[in-house]
Amino acid sequence: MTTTPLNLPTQYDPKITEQKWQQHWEAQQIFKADPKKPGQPYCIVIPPPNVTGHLHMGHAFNTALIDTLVRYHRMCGYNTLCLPGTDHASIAVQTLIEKELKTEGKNRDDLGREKFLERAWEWRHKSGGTIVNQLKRLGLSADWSRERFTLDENLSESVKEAFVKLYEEGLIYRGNYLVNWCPESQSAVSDLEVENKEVAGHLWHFRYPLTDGSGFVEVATTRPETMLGDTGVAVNPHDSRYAHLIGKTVTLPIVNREIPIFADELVDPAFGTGCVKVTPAHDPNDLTMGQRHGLKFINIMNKDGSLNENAGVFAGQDRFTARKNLVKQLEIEGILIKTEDYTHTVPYSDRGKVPVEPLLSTQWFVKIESLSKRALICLDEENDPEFIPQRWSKVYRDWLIKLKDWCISRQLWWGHQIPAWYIVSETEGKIADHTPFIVAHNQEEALVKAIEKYGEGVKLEQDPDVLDTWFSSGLWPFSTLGWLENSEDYQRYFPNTTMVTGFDIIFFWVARMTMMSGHFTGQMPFKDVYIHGLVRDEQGRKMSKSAGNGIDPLLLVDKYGTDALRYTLIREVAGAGQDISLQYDRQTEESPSVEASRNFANKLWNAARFVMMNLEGKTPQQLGNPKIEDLELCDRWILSRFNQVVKQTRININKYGLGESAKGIYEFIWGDFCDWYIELVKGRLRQDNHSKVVAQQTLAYVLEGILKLLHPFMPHITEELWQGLTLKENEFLSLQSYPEVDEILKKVSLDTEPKIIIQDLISPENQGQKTTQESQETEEILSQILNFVSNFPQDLQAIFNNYKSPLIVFGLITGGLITINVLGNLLNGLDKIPLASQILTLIGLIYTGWFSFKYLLKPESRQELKTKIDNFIKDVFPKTSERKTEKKSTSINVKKERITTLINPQLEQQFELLIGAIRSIRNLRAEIEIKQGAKVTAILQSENIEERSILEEGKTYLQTLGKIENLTITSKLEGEMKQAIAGVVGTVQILIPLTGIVDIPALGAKLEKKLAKLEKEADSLNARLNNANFVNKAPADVIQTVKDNLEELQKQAEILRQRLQNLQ
RNA sequence: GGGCGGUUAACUCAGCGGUAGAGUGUCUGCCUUACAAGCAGAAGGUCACUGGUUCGAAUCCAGUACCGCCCA
Repeated sequence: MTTTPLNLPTQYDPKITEQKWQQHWEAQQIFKADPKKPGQPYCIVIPPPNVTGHLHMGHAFNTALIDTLVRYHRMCGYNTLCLPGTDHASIAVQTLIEKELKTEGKNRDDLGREKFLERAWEWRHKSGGTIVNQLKRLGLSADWSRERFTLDENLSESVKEAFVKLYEEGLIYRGNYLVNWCPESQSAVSDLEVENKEVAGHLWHFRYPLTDGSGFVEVATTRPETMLGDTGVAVNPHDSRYAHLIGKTVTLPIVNREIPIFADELVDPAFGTGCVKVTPAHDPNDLTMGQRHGLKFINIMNKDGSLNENAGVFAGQDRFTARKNLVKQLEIEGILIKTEDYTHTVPYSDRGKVPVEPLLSTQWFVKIESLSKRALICLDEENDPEFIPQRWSKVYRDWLIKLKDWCISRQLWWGHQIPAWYIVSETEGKIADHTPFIVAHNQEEALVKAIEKYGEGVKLEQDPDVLDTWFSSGLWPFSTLGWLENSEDYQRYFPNTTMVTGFDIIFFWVARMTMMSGHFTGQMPFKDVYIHGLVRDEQGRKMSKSAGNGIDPLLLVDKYGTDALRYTLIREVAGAGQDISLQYDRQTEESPSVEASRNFANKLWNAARFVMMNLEGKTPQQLGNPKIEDLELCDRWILSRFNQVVKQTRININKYGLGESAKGIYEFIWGDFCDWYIELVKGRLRQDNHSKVVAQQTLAYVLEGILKLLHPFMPHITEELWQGLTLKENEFLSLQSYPEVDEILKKVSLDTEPKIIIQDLISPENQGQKTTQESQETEEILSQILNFVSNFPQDLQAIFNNYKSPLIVFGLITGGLITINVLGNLLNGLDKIPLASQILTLIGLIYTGWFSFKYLLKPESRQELKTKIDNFIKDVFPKTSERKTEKKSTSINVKKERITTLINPQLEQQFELLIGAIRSIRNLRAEIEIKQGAKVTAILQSENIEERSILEEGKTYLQTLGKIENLTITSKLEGEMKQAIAGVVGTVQILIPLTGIVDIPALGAKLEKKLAKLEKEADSLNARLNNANFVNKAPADVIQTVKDNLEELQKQAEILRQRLQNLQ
């Protein structure tokens, strides 16, 4: 089932691979949660998509975030459950079925409730799996055995239980109120299903005559037809213009109803004329005024949006037709004063796509106050749940405060039918507003209760309405876990760890969940709420069905792979909660940003391919982890970098910084691992010695680590490669443990292997225990030392040429004695190496001369020497960086210490110099147009011993990656090299001799440009240092940095000036 | 009208007190034995504007402009 390295193609094909692993994962049920297993629980219940839905970019984004978190925590050892499911979407399904019926020339009443529901279930079984299957294509590592649907039996039981309980507690009531009425679906809809749209409408001004004939008042309205239901006219009590009218009445035109003029604070004197018509049955504000002032409530509308008998001659007309006709009539009668263009917001039904009518009707409501109060207390006192980012907490809080009672009944059939039974025998067999009812879990229970109260022979009829889908969604975090039966899952996985959702539904959904959960479980349903933004289109517009600007995620999946899409979405997200935009070309259906991720996947593929081709068929397990003491410079470097990335990735994900982690891993893989480490190690792979094995071990270890690190972000390709790399049977990368910092070290100490103490290598006690392994190690060190030493005669020569005074020579000799001591101590242990003592003597002498000359003669330099020695030791034995050097520069007190971490910032910094030098060499080559493959001669000159020692150590790296045949590292240039091009890195001068014909003036111009830039920078630094305020007030380390930078800049500038001069 | 977010390279975005970064795109070389979905190199920025705080501001504060979202 895996691809072996031999047949790995050069291009990664996500199509087959992704499908393959999705099938394996699901078939083997590897994401099935087990509450009995150990581990801290980690549970995410996905926001259930609408069962009629199709995958859109919002789902893809949400799922990518969820799955990354879930996979990460699973790999970190949490007992993880990701529970998937869908909601039943009352209105959507109902609309869908009704549309089908319409094509058959039928409607739902023709069919009857029972048949209708049968048909809906049929649809559900046939097509309801679409969205879930699409989620699977995103690689969601959910426990599909626990998939839930809000109409499942146990969830329905939960809904009933919740309803009955709330009712019994007095938190659910039935009443006649204004609701958002959708004439299209002929149901009440929740606030969520209402979208306010700005429309260009009109403001009509009417003249209502005063009944006493003393004049008229002018009112303005955007909905003229409602005047038929007017039962009052209101003014602001402080509005002096109308004070004299209060208490009078007007005669409503057309209907000739006498209605009062009254004062109410709610009236905005600035709106229209400051005099408003009041229609209590058709406007929420008017309703409250109507209640306050005891006005009549006159409903003028039928449920289908046509006007009713109260509209007189307009009865039967559709509300918009009636509007036109009414305005015409008013115009004729001289009532209409004027019509203004007026832009205002109109509530539209999300489902029906028509303006919502505020309609007075009898509905079921949930009393919000006590529920929201509980959630509010949790938030204020415990910051529970915690919002990420925090600012959404305020939005959530505001919402809790101003929530109104929640209308939960819907005049639909598909959904949870309200568990209330009317005693229709009390009201002539019909359900009326005043019909008594019983709330119960089922009909039997209702009947028993009814008989108790109303005697035998009662006739019951269940409320035909269903509950708002959000009522069941509000229970989702716990009903899905088996709250009702207090199941093992519920006990183990509740509360959920995190709710991942878009900000657009905080108010509606998150608040409903916290209120319901607080009430029924006594706890908030999740610890954290991670809020993400929207995915915008290529022009930064919100994607919407109506605008038709959606980008199909599955199209991108087909084109670039799921991993690429997921990675793109996650990588874009930085600072949670921000919207992200997706680059996309509608003509070609291509997305540059997803393509970039696809390319990244391909890069990883090829890096893995390279590694596997060079492991000689061995797995990382067979190769074993590299031994710390075997590591070469670049091995130590890549391991330091790797561990750094592991550390940073964990830190970032733990604080929901998914985008940052994704980018960090990308940079490590493409930059450090591919561009540098693999290139540096290629030579060793062609040899046949222990160095090769160490390279293989390191490559294998880091590659496996990379695959684990990246797995939560790009699950498929990493699984595929991991299987091919490790060749494990019946194991999955998805279930491996996530990389930990320094796990190599930890593993060693856990095993009974000898503890790795770097000083063992050089401590005298270690003599005589040589193994083959050890002699290979020491051989390696030896060769490094030899390399290092080989350049020193030049330095010495320079010293002796320049300083011939006897005093200095004396100094050299005394200093030499001291330093021999130092180095002798340090390298004592190396005498297990054949010939070592002679070499050491040589090193000792050379170093002695140089060190004593440069440092010991000046007292102020002794401190510097201490640092230099430190660095020197690190250069030769970088893993000893923890070693303390004592104050006395004459002796290094070597303590036995375990290496505590592979993360070595000094080493990384030193490596920067090598990388910088290589870049500079490549740069120079490009400038003088040296052919790609051609080797050059190069001279690296630096007066700085530290820099030179770093360059020495990385000499082979410089030669390989800079394609240098003849590399000299020196402290001083011997004679002038006129015909050369130069670059600078740190204070290292890099010279490449000019060959052939070169455009000298052009080179000169380039140098001038560089120089000018350097000088400008130096000037600015100088200015800062010359500013007394800066020197006095800035912290010492900042000043020091500026000084150091200036010094370096000046040196660089000096070098360039010299070169410029030489060119002429 | 109230609240929140944003404005940094041609594009998409990082950076949030120490003097500017990535990916994509562009330009120039390369089919270099893992990768042309690639490699190497280069060009490209008054960090929206105006003030203030500070030795020092893309970064903090205030205001302005524009864009977007939520609520009235």
